[in-house]
Amino acid sequence: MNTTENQQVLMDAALPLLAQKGFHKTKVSDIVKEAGVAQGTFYWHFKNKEAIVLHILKEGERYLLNVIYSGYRKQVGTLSDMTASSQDLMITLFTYAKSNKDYMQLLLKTGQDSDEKIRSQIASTLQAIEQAFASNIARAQELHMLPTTYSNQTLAAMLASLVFGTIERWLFHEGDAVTTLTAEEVAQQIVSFEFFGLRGFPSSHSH
Amino acid sequence: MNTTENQQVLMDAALPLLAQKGFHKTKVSDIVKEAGVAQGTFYWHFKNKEAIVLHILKEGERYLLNVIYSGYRKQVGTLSDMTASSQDLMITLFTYAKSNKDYMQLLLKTGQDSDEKIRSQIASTLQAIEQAFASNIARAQELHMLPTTYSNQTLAAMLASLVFGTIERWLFHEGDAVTTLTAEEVAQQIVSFEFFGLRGFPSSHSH
Amino acid sequence: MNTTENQQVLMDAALPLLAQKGFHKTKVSDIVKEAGVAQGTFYWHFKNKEAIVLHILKEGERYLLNVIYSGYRKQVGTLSDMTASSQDLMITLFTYAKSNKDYMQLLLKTGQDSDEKIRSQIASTLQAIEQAFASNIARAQELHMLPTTYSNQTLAAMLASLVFGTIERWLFHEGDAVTTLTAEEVAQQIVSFEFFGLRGFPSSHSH
Amino acid sequence: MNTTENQQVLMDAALPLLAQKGFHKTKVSDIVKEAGVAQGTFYWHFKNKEAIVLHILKEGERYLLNVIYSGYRKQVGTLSDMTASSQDLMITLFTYAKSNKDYMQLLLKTGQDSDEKIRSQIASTLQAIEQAFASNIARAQELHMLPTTYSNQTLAAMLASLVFGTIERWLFHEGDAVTTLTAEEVAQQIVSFEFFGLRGFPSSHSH
DNA sequence: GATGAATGAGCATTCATTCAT
DNA sequence: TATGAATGAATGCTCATTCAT
Repeated sequence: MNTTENQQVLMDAALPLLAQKGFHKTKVSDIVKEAGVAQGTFYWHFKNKEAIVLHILKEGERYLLNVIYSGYRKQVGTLSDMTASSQDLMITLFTYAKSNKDYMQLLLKTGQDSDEKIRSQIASTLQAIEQAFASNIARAQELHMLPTTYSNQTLAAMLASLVFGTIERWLFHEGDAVTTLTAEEVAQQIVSFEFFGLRGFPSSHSH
Repeated sequence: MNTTENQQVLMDAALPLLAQKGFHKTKVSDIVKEAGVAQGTFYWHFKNKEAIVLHILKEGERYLLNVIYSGYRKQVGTLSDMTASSQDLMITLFTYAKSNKDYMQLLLKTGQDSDEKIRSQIASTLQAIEQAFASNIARAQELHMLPTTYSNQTLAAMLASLVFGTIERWLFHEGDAVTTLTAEEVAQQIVSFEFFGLRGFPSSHSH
Repeated sequence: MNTTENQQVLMDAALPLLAQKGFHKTKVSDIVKEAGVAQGTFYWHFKNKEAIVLHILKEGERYLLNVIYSGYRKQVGTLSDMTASSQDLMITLFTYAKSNKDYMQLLLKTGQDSDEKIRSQIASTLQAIEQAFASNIARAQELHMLPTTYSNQTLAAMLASLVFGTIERWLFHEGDAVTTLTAEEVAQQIVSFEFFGLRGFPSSHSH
Repeated sequence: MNTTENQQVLMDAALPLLAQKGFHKTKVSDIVKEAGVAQGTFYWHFKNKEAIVLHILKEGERYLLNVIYSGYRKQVGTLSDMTASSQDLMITLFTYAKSNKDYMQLLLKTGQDSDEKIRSQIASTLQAIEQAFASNIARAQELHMLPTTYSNQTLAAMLASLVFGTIERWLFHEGDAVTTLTAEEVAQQIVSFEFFGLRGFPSSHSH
């Protein structure tokens, strides 16, 4: 077995454990047992327990940001374009989230208990996404497709809250209504809320 | 000092520590040092470390749910009534959140690392609020003030995401744009998003 | 068992182990096993392994310096007074050393392997003794009982070398000729060397 | 690179590390890093960590004993011859010590923490020197140049204490008065003490 | 009710040594 | 000869919990 292999084997073993049990409750001995290597091997590849988490988070960030950035390419001219573009992004994002549940759990459900560096890395990933949202909103505001009543930063904060919170509920709140929806369905409902709030798409409701 | 006093002293000492450091990194010895009592005293008042957290969370839940429930009393007849009512609630909620930062941090930033019972208690508090949102949306749907395209549960999930996520950013994400807003301002922006999405209040934007 | 008791029990158990095996090879588990207490008890009384050694060394220093200082009280007027006074001191010192073999071993045979703080504490104890020698020599020089050809500091360094080295050989070099001598005998020979070098007391040798 | 080269490279890398940090605190990984070879290479050349130290010590012993033995060649007829001869030896010895500080540090400051075999090898080197002293003293006693009041073994022990202790202070006790002296100066003062004790050369002091 | 000394299971990390290539 | 990844026993230290006083 060469270096790269075991490093990856360890990361693959660690991710589900970290996602489900959290940082402190995941023991290095659990990880190596799951990975099928000796305890010392862990420390050949990673400086300490914190390091493997950071490694996993940074790798995950690369993929995730790629998903986000590639989702925002389209030119938008009308409100309809915008919602369509947003919906594409959301479908991609939710699809990615579903097939990377463990990473998303690490990202969204790591609390104060973890080390500063880990919290900081997570915050930075989430910030990057929120910033992508903010840029997109800013562009739409420049094109006069969205009002400038509220700053794009504030709107992005709310949008990020909406998106991350919904992903969390969709993927992890067993028993909730949302958990039964497909990625396409959540995406559609998110976009409806994103642009029209609780009242939804104008066409879908007369008042 | 009598029982009740020290029990409260311990809880008062524990809350900020738990909020800032999380469950595992808060040692019982930290709590008693801060409270100024002996280690043994802790175990006279609480079965174990988990117990004090549950106690704090349950006490906090009583106050918080009271805030939520009392905010939803008004009868609403028009969209305008609804947004006004919602805005009242949000102001109350954000005001409460701001003056109970530690408790909110415990509620919103406790991750997978904590014990099952603690996560469960937190989930249940958040569920109760989400359920209040759901009931309110259902009432509005019955009165035909909101479309029924999407289930009230799903809408409530999204609303809860929006509200909790925004509180988190507002209170804890130092450096973010939102953190500079007053409770009233966040409330207003939340309600705008709640009912009209990114596009905001109809009057504020013509397209 | 009260605090003081166990703290002392641990120190009493640790000293012989540390003296014979050295710092690294003495395991905390060895100490507590010998002391008959739990591993945690050790850490209640001492911050870490280094701490107990420092504690032992400081306690030992108190006694040892007391022996040295109380040995230097006499007024000396003649060379004969001086050698008699020195011999008294040496007898006391060697007697103390013999009945505190473990402490002396810690003091004289702790090498580079120990922590900086420990080496520093040991150096400081030995320095104190060497300084006492230096003061005494200085006084004798002022009284013109010893030449000032060489600085009292240098002479003290050589005297300290002679004394500590001889103690080491006397107590720990099994098989050596010196080990068979009594405290009085070593003291006498040391003093002879101290004042007359290899040639010994003038009366004992004509050339 | 051939065997011999790397073996020497490893020893050259190890000596300063062992001297300064001691046996336990010098890691094999430190040595190979310093030597610029792989960890496995170390174990091709040396059975284990102990082995390299023994190798270094034995090599050092060869040189050192050579210095000592070659210093004792002169025929001595008078006291003046003896002190001159001794001074030659001391100058050689102190000069050697100064240019082999690391080896001397290993020899003089290795404590109980090291392995038995290492301590034993060191003891044997020091013994050899002490024995050389003893032989020399014995010869002088036979020639009636030194009294036989005390056994040559005991006198050698004291002389060895004086010499080794002074070397230690001269080379390693930074801040001490002795450290500022040249090899010639220490040698002179040592010889003065060796033959006349604290009172020094007869010519230098009248009383 | 309160104290604080004592307990001991638990865990991260280190490092000498091995061995397949 | 040389490499460096892999091994796993060893150990210092933490901290929730207990309990005699």
